[in-house]
Amino acid sequence: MGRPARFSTDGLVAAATALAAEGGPAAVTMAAVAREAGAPSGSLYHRFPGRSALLAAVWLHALEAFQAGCREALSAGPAPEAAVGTARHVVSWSRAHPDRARVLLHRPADFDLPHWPEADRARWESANAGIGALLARVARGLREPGEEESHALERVRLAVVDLPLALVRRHLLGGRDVPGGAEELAADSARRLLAPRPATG
Amino acid sequence: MGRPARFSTDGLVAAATALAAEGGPAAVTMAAVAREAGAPSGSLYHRFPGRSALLAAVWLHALEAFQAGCREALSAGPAPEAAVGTARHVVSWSRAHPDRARVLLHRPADFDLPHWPEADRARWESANAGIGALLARVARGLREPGEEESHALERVRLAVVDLPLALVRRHLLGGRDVPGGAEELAADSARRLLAPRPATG
DNA sequence: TAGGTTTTAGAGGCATCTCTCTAGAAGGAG
DNA sequence: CTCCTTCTAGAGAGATGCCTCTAAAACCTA
Repeated sequence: MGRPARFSTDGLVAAATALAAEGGPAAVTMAAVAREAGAPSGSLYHRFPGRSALLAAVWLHALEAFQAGCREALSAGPAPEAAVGTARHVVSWSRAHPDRARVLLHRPADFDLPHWPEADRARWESANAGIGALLARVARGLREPGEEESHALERVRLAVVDLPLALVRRHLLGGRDVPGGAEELAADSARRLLAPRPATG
Repeated sequence: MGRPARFSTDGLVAAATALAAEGGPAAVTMAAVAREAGAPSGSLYHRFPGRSALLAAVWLHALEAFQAGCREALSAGPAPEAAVGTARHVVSWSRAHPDRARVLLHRPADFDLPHWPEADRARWESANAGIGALLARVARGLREPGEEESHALERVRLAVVDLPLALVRRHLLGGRDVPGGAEELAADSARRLLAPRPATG
């Protein structure tokens, strides 16, 4: 089976993730990752065809871990509970995995998405489609009478994804941890944002 | 008074802002700014001691324009109206000045804050202190009975700054404009998040 | 042991970026 | 006109980064 590997793909991705969490995508240079992992650059290029593929691996590794819990929370129970639970999950996952959360606070374009290998772009799109479908289900369950479906989706996305991430962003990108009460603040905010509007007139 | 300038400071900052809006701080290389402005690199270094100073100018130019309207909105009327008005202002300013808004969606650290000239760092800190004081006033006006002051401040900051920016972020960083109903969605969200909790028990 | 495969190891080419430095152009003051 | 100041103009040094390429190490099979 050939010479045994000293540097696994996962180990290299972990080293790259740590660098990205601390210094953003710009800190993920091939030389820096090699130094961080104690590996020669040749080993890096043996695993990844180029820097873009490494950045894609970092991003997708973080995204798929994040979305696994989201899918579970979004599917649990009726729409209102699913929404609130997801908002809480976003915060608690970010607290449990601050490095990967810091990665996801950047744009995929910052991780060189336009130059990702075709297979990685496909993984990215299918992951997003999966979450999108689940979000749409919750949005249909929370739609107000006469509200357009796309508007309900935007409201739900704001309450369930964007707001919790905003709550977490200030702390994580400042180098600190997420404070204790953040889950409850996110859950309470989602409840308030999605509460049915009292009948007008 | 010597040879007249062909390339003004403002023009160079504008060129750098356009590059930063499109490609993030990494796209703001001295060579790229010179190319964008049609100027030789010497003219750039004549105006700015180095890249960090140019990035500081870009950031502060955007921040001070943004905060001017915020100060006005935060000072207008009693706390609840000031809060909702500020949330609305954040969105409408971002729509009116998408390039500068895109700059502010990054961290100052991404614009090399640790190496800014001393004077620029002072400008940054005083700007933030001014906004912080106004936010604190609004937070005191919205504090619930028994709530800690720092908690109220975090809630207000979330409703009035972080949430509107999150609403805008997805669109601006995706290269699109901010959609029409966003102001009202931000204002309504702020109202919901800051509404007094009905007496418990 | 011999041959084949996988992986480490790192030197070096080529590009790009920041910043310095020199030369001179373009204006005002005397 | 002459001197002085301000600014343009761009060549080039030095650093860093991406990636290629060669050589050999380490393991398996036969």
